[in-house]
Amino acid sequence: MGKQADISRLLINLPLFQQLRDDEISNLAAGTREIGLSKGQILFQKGAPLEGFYVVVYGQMKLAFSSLQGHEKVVSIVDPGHSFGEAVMFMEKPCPVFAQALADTRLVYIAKQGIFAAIDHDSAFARRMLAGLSMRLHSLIQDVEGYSLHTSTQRVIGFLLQLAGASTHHSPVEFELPASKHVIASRLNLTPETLSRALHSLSEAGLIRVNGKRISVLDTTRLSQFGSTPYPPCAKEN
Amino acid sequence: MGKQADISRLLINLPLFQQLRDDEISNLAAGTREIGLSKGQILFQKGAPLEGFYVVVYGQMKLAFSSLQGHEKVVSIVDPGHSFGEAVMFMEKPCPVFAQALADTRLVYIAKQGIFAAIDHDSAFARRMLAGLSMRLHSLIQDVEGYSLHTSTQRVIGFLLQLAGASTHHSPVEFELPASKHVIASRLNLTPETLSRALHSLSEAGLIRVNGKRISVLDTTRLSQFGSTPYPPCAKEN
DNA sequence: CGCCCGCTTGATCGTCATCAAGGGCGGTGG
DNA sequence: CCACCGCCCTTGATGACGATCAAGCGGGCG
Repeated sequence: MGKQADISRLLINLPLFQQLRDDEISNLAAGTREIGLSKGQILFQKGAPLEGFYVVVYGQMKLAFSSLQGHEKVVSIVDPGHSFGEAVMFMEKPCPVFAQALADTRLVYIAKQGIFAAIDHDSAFARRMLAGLSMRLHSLIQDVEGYSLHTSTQRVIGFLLQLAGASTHHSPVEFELPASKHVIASRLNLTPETLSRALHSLSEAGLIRVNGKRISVLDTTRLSQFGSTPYPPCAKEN
Repeated sequence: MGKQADISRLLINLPLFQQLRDDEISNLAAGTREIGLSKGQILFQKGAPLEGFYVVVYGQMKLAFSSLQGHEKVVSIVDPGHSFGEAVMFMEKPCPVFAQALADTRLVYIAKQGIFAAIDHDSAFARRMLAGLSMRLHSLIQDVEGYSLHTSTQRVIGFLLQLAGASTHHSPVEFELPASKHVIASRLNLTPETLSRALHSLSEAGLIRVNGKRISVLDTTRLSQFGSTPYPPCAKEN
């Protein structure tokens, strides 16, 4: 049906599926369905088993877990064109996080059977899948590195540089924060208050300029070195 | 030659290679070499590109990164029968961590060409590879969860329970710490001092007994609840 | 025997979370 | 058009947890 044709067109444009043959694509599309979520809606809870994975068409998803005390920690923000849930699909275990829409969002769900078939037919696809998971692992390790041996401000800097790097790199680089500060703070494992203070101090140091969620990075190189001095940074004293 | 035959025997016993045909195994073995490391020796530095991955035959490896200030953080401890470096092999990126032997260690290095061939011939192998990476991802996410929303003592408890769970589960469970306290502390993202104090307080609470690196967990259930909230979370809906 | 190393114990300090107000902005309704 | 309210963000004050600094201890080994 027409809906499936739409989905096929979507899938074709994903890097992951780039080199699949048409029949493999339609095979895949056969095991898919579209899902609409309104802002705040929960797709699945922590502990759910996944029989497939999801691609974001438009909108924005967050993956997070919450502590017994009700606090929650955002692990990942998933933007259009990206996917989530593959790893859980491949191991037969409950999902370690829950998924919630940060905005009205449209997803495509892809059942694992189609993926497994594609793996069987096309080893290059399997390799792309492996490379994709490896990239996830890599960025997760970078997160761990950040939590372990960077201060809060350094994590904020790293985050800003990452965003800045994504856009064209002539100074000053300007961009918009990809989510509310509350969500970003959680993603960086700090409180909104601390994020606010960090942005403020970077701002005062003349390294960035903040206007709502619009950020201008004035000096990327100096920003990347902030706080890495052998001597304690002579922060402005009270 | 005989050496390769030895390696073949080793590889056959790895879960990952369990169902490969003999010729695939020998194919694999052709792209391998053995590596001996003495305690403290570094296998590769952070930033190195990997053209294959490693399996620990005996001894013990640690994967870690170090901050500019010289502090280091252990990401993973790899025991005999386990492997590391696959993820880096699949993406073409520099390795985010360095690898060092914690004891005199023997490794088998497996070149990626053999792995890629196995993926091409045997899609079940590809799936096992995917499942393996997924498991890594899963445990890394659990680490992140630990760092984010558990206190130091809770992380220690989690670690102990994991070790206890690995052995037979009649109380009291007794086992030996898998590495020096210094290394374990780093693995848990805390200082040796803090680890020492945490073990001490658990000991005083009558939950465990410590004698050097021998640990007895006296009451697993009570241990697992230590420090959790007196009040259940008042989950707020929608 | 004495030294070194891994671990423990104690005292202090810094960073960041927490608690508590206050401001800005958009939406809604008068 | 303005008043009001809610939400998000900011700003300030305080406190707790864990890192750091500094000894002390025991045990293995040259």
